[in-house]
Amino acid sequence: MTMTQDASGPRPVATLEMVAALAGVSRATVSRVVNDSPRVDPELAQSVKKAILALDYTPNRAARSLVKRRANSVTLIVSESTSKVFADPFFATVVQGIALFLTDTEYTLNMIISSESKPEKTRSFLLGGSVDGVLVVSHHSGDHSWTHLSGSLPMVFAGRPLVGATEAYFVEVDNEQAAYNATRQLTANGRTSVATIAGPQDMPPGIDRLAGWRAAVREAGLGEGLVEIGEFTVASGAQAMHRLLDRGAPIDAVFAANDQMAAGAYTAIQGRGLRIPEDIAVVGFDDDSFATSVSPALTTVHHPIVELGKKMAETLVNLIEGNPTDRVTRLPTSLVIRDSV
Amino acid sequence: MTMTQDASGPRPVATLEMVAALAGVSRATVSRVVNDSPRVDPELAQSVKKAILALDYTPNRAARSLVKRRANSVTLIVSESTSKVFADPFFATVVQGIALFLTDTEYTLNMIISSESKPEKTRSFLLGGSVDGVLVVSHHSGDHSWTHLSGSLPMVFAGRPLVGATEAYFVEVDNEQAAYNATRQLTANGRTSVATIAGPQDMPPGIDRLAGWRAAVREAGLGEGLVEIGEFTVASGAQAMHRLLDRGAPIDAVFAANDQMAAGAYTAIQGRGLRIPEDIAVVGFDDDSFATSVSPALTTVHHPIVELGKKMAETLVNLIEGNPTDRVTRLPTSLVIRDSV
DNA sequence: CACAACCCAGAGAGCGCTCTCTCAACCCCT
DNA sequence: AGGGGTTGAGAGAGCGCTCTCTGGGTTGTG
Repeated sequence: MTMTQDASGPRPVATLEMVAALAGVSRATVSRVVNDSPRVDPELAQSVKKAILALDYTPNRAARSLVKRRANSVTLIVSESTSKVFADPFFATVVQGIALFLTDTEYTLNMIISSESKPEKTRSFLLGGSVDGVLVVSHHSGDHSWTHLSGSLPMVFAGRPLVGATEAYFVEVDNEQAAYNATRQLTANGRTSVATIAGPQDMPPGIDRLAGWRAAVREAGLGEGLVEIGEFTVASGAQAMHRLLDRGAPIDAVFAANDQMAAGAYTAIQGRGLRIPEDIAVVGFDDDSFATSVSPALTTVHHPIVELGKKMAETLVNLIEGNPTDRVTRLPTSLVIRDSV
Repeated sequence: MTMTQDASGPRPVATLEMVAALAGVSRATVSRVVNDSPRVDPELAQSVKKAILALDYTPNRAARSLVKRRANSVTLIVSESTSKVFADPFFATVVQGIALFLTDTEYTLNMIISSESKPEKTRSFLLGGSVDGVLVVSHHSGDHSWTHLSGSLPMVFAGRPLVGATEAYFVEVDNEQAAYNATRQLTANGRTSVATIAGPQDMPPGIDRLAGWRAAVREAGLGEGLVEIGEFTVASGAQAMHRLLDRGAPIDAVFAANDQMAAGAYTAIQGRGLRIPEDIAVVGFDDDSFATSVSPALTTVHHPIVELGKKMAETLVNLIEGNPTDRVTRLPTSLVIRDSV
């Protein structure tokens, strides 16, 4: 194998024209075959296909999108700050779902990191015509600074955007229902002092999960006062748990709005010599990978993240192609029962 | 804000022609301004720029790449099996580095998941002319089934490819040196029975890290027999550690070829009532996020993964543009000393 | 002052493809 | 047997851009 990587390396590439010549037909006919139009003689089509194979022909994307005014590409926007937590399993998994779905379509997935410092650059890239639609993923953050573009370009968000939630297309996990189910598990087991470590109340997941907990404790006839707000981090979870315990009121269960905070709660609880689940049952949210490695293994809400990515991509493609599609999709979750409850 | 997301929504987009008309010059001149050619009257250029701003003009990518025979796009190939471990922080971080670098260039990042079942599809996509260069990321796996394409398309690999390592362009972490340094830390601290849990010997990182350990123990005049092979997983790390311990020979330190296996070693060691680092010192490799959350905090090798991604992208762009560039880049690592040693 | 040299702007030919329009061939019906 | 209808294939006009080539104006030189 020789390396001919210099840009001058001749890469012979077949064109429609060449195929047409070889097959002895017009360009139009080849084009019809390539886009498998029904209006073409099967026999002719055969010989065209042979020519295509012989020349190893692949349609030129640029030429095609030039005339079709469609790039067949979808762009994933990652904000610079999100990119710092690029390793966030949630994010990575969503992307996987998106890519998986798009692989079976004509669409190509682009990814850009939008620097918050020069949003203009991103904007002009998006509106430049080389992008058919936009996907925005931002986990807990309220980064939906792109919502305003959804008037000019098909856009789908992962999670309910903080602003524009009444018009934007998005797919989210049913946080409230999931939190309700999780808490339900606690009350149904006979726990009577069920606290929660909620997430920030300026983020939809934080809001919805707290609402779910509320619904469940109310339904069980319990008090709704045992709430402390954390920031979705381990440290904040530990602090919140300490605050809860410091109140002096009895607590026999806690629902943490994510696993990180649940992990923090673990250290706080066990640090005070209390046992999980005997003294306090704990339920988390996210089914992070470490949920099984903590001790006792954490009961938590599992969400279908790959599914979420797929659904986002599917919604976007529908939007682009003008097919009817639901504006909001809410994905069901499941509760994974382990040993902490 | 009204939603006009149906495909029929008129998206008025300025063309070169329109700019030319507004500025009262020819298309050629506008083109020159856009591509900031020096041969244009500054005054004229000014008025063209004003027109560009006024019309919010962005060059049409497709048209440009059609004539330039350059797509200005770079494709990241993720093999289907890799995508399962998409959440692999290594992978995610490399991608982040790549994206970060490309953001400041003219290039766009595409991502495809190549299904192993139909490699033809991927091949034709790559060779279809809409891709200027290819980036292949596969962590521990030997997935370099694309090496053969590097004759026809600029390609850069993350990590040394198993085959074609003498001609392929790649950037890797200096695994051997890093392993040497890590082990050195152990011997320098007076440990005299330094074992290793090596990675699979059919993967470059597995091979190189073992070689680094060898070099260090040899240099210290210690035996080279305390080797067990794992599979870079927690479970295999635990098993390997047990095998090591079962030998009956004294062991006062172990270098695990990655943090996952180090974590496995932790459970094995502590499960036998031995203390870390008093009885056995442990050094890992990767500086995974959980390295700080295990107890005691793990001393491990940190690699500059974002850097690796950036370097890959940089190398690829150089390759595409015909600039001179090193075929192989080896990135230095650092040892993060924590409490396990 | 004539002529060469130079510089900048415009004209125009495509890049590879799609798609409308046109036309030829053929079928069916009366 | 002739007209209308139908169907399949070709011709040709672009999509928006770049780039070579040409030409007019300006400057420099003998």
